[in-house]
Amino acid sequence: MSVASIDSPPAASPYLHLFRRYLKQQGLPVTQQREVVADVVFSTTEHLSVEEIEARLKERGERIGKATIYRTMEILVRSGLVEDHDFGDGFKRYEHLFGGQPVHDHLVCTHCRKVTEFRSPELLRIQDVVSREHGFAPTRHRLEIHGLCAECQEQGVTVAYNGLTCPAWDVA
Amino acid sequence: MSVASIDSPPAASPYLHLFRRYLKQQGLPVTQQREVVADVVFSTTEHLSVEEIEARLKERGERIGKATIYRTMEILVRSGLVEDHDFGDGFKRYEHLFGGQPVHDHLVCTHCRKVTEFRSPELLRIQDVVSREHGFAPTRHRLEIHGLCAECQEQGVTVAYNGLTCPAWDVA
DNA sequence: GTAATTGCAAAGGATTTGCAACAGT
DNA sequence: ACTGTTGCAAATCCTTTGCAATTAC
Repeated sequence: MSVASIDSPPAASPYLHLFRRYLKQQGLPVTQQREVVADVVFSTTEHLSVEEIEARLKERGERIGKATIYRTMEILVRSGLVEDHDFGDGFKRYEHLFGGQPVHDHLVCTHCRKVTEFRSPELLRIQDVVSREHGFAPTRHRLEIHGLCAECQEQGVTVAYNGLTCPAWDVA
Repeated sequence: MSVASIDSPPAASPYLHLFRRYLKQQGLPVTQQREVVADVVFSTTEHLSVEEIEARLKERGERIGKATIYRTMEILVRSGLVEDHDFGDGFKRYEHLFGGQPVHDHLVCTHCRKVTEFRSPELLRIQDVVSREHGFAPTRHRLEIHGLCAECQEQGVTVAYNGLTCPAWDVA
C-alpha cells in the first residue's frame, strides 16, 4: 500500500481527455459531474448499470443525482466512446470501448448473469454478406449467446425446459 | 368478398391447437381470452407489441384487459411457441416461430424501424465454436444488425454521426 | 364445487422531464 | 452576463400485482 496513494489525484482515466475533447467539440460545458461520471465508467471493464455507477460515485464520496448520470451516459453513448447494452436484466448497462477487443460480442449466462466477451472476425463477414444481400447499410451489430457458463454447469445447474414436450412438427 | 366469411368462425390459426395442448399438458385452463390472444399472435408474422396486440383485439371486437395479454404472453413464451425481442424501442415485441425460418436473426433499420429477418447457418457454427472455446452451453442466441434499410437509403436518409470526429487512435 | 383466471385499478421500477438554483465559458 | 447544467421531485412509460367477481374443469 503506497503512501503516495493517500493524497494523489483520483487517478483520472487516460481516456477522459477524449470525452473532454468531445464536449468542447460540441460546445458543451465540461462540468465536474460529467468528468467524474465518465471517469467511473472508464475505470472499469465491467458493464455497469446506472445504479452501479451511482454506487461507485458514492464510494468516491461524490454525490451526484441520478438524472445527471442518465444525462451524461446519453452524451457518452452519442460520443461513440461508450456503448449501451440490454442483457435482459431490466436496465441498460454501459461499457466503454477501451477494455478489450474493439469489436466484440457477449456470452450471457442465464443463471448467474455473468457476461463474457468474445471476438469473432467471421461474424463481421457474415454481417457484410447478409447486409449486401438485403441492400442494407450496417452501422453496428449486437450478438448475444445465452446459455449456461462453465462454472454454473460444474455446479450442476441445468436449464428447466418448460416448453412443449413434443414440438411443432406434428402440426396436423 | 365471399359470403361465407360473414359468419364463418374467426379462422383460427393452425397453430392454436399446439397452444391448447401446452395448456392442458401444464394443467392450465384453456380460456377464451388465452385462445384469442394466441390467435392474434399466430395470425401475423409481424413482431407485435402488447399494445399492438391489444389494438388488434379491439378490431376483432374483443375486449381483453392488458394484464391478461401480458400474462398470456408469458405463457406463450414459456411454451416455446413464441419468442420475445427487445429491438430497443421501449417495449417487448413478440413473434411466433411458424413465420419463416425456424431460426433466424434480424436486420433493424435505425431510421424507419423496419425489421427484416435473415438466416445464417454459419452463425450457428460460430455459436458452437465460440461456446466450446469457453465451455459455455448455449441455449439460444440473438443477433441484430443495425443500420439503414434499402428503402431509407434510396430516400436519401443518412445517419448523422455525432461521435468524435477524430476517434480513439490518438490516446496520447 | 374448487381452483385458477380475469379485469380493473393501484403499485412498481427504470428512465425522463420541469424548474429554480447554480456552474462553466 | 449568458447559456447550459444540476438536482430534486414529480411525471412518464411499460409492466406487474392485489383482489373481488367470474369461468374452466
